[in-house]
Amino acid sequence: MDLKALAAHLNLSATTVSRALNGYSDVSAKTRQRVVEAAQALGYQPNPVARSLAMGRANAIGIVYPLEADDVADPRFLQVVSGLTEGLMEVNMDLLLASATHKGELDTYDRLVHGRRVDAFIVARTLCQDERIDYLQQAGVPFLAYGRSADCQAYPWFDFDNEAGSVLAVARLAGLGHRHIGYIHASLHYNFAHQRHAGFLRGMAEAGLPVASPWLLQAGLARRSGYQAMIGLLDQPQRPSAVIVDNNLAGVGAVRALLDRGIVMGRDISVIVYDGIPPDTLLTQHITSVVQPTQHSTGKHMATLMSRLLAGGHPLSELQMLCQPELQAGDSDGPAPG
Amino acid sequence: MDLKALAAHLNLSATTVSRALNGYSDVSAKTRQRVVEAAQALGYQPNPVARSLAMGRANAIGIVYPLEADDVADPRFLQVVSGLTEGLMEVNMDLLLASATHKGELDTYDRLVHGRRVDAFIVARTLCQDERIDYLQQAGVPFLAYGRSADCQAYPWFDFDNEAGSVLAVARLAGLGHRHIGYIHASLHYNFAHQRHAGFLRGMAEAGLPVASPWLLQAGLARRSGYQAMIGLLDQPQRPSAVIVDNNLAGVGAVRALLDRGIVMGRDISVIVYDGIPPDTLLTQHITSVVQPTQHSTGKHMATLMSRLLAGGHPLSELQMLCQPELQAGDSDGPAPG
DNA sequence: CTTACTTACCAAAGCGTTTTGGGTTATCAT
DNA sequence: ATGATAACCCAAAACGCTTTGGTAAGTAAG
Repeated sequence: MDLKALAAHLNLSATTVSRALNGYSDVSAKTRQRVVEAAQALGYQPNPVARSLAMGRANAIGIVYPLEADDVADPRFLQVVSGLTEGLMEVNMDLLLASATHKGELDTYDRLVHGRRVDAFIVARTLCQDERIDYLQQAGVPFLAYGRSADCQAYPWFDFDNEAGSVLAVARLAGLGHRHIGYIHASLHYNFAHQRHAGFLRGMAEAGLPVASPWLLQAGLARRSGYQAMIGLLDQPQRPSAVIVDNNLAGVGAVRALLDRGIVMGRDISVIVYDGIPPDTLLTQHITSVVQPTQHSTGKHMATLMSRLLAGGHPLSELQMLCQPELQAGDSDGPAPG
Repeated sequence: MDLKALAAHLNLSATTVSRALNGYSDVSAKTRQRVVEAAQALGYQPNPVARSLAMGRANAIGIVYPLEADDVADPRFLQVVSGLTEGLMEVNMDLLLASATHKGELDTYDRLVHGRRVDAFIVARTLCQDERIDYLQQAGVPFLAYGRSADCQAYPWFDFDNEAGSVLAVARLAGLGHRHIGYIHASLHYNFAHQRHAGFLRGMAEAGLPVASPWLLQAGLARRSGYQAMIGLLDQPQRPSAVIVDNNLAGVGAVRALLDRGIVMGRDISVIVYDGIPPDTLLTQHITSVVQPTQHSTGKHMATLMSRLLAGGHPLSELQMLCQPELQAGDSDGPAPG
């Protein structure tokens, strides 16, 4: 059932049927209704391929999945994707998933956008210095970054106010009387880590607390790595009375380390973890966490930004969105000792 | 740079250029070479949308991501996807990811296939009785199932020989002298669980061992659930000397339960887990596991099956593939006591 | 020197939409 | 009546490719 057939059935031209369906004003109300009803009844569905060809738009956006081994099954990535598909569905767009090694990622952008297979890209897991963003900007390929890069921010992005989140966390601990606060963070090449780190420093400064560099530890985005970092912290001659972990993968490990050492969170040490501890990790305590909007709303927001971007004519300010995190109290923190 | 422009540049017709590029035989070798070189030099890339419209093929396949909350960030799903994108890339196809609630899944199939947005589907996480498969079969939509359903298997699928895997595991334990073997499994609605369960029963029968129903426990596809199942097993008056867990999510929980109870694997109890224990779970022992081909090769195989399916003309037998699992020895099992 | 076949190429007709640039009929003030 | 305005509708071109059904030139066989 194509447009022509539907038009024939209605004794109308294809033009009119098309315009009726697409909400043009030069078709009478009653004709439009006839068309819509017939389309419904006959189960007409426009062919999106033909549509794309005629309109020069693919109505799809791309996202590339990194093939590097250590990233396999990264739940963060899947969360973005899941939220996105849902949000995009509402604006009638599809998500094309490509995979590429880090090396081949730029080629993939080129192939898909040049080939008009997608209209724009999502760039996930943004780095401080992100060559992908540099490339896409310079190549004039439309994209939306999930997370800003450090330097140039004159492009559309969706991000969380990571710095504010860390400030919240520090303020909470400072309010509980903690003066010795440790910080476990991911590689500062990731911009989210960089921002959270900056927020930590600012929060400490605002609270008038000293930052002890032995208590600033870098961990990877992995449980084991968070475990080791926490062990490293505990084995120091002087221990902080509170610790903030800047991502929940390392957070799970860090918490597990405390359990293994028999250190009780909320009593012996205070812990705040970004994004909370995922369910199904067999850790039972309620961890005080910096939480961000759900992936659901995240996906919707990004879809909105995307349609604005593709529609064109929006000022940059309407193509950027910063979400505020909140502090969710648990029982993993408590008053400072003494 | 479109086909016409390229043709003009070469003083050839668009037809000839197209046919040269697509490997038709009615173009001379030297012309073909000229065309290919010019295309390369001028950076010509065919527009896949136009291509799709002309050929009636989308050169993309779809997979739907379930939106149900408990499935969020399911690593198994991401693994399939990751392998698939890689495999599909080599046959020049793209992966369209849609999301749908369980309720809306069939509609999504309909929308995408009817709209010629994709040529076929991947159906993942197959159930014994799978209405999606019933629907797609009856609707005449091409698809490839990742895992067979129980009853009708007259469609293309890719699957592991789950039954054989369990038989291997049982044989291993029986060989070590175990006579009392417990089994923790996922819901038998999942066909992989059903098959593995059947394999367990068969293996036990072949080894002449009795199956004790209190030692057959169902757990969900979740760590916590595996934890509880193992606790349930340990709290029984009579304990098995060995346990098989049919999926690694529950497996992580089960192993954790043993650790918490101070029961040493390989000495106090023998454990075999399907698919092994993922890295980064903070569990250090090498678990003896039933392992399956990597996601990498899995993705390639599925991509191969897909192109055969879409090419048409292949007998069903060439559209189905069964992969044999292997037993990977670790130190979580040992001789039966006594 | 035909006849028949092969080789190398091409014009034109799709594929199913949207968009452009008119038309035709009614409506209305003059 | 008459020209202008608005309200509806449509034929044809365009999107960039593939495929069909040729044609013309060269070659082989009779």
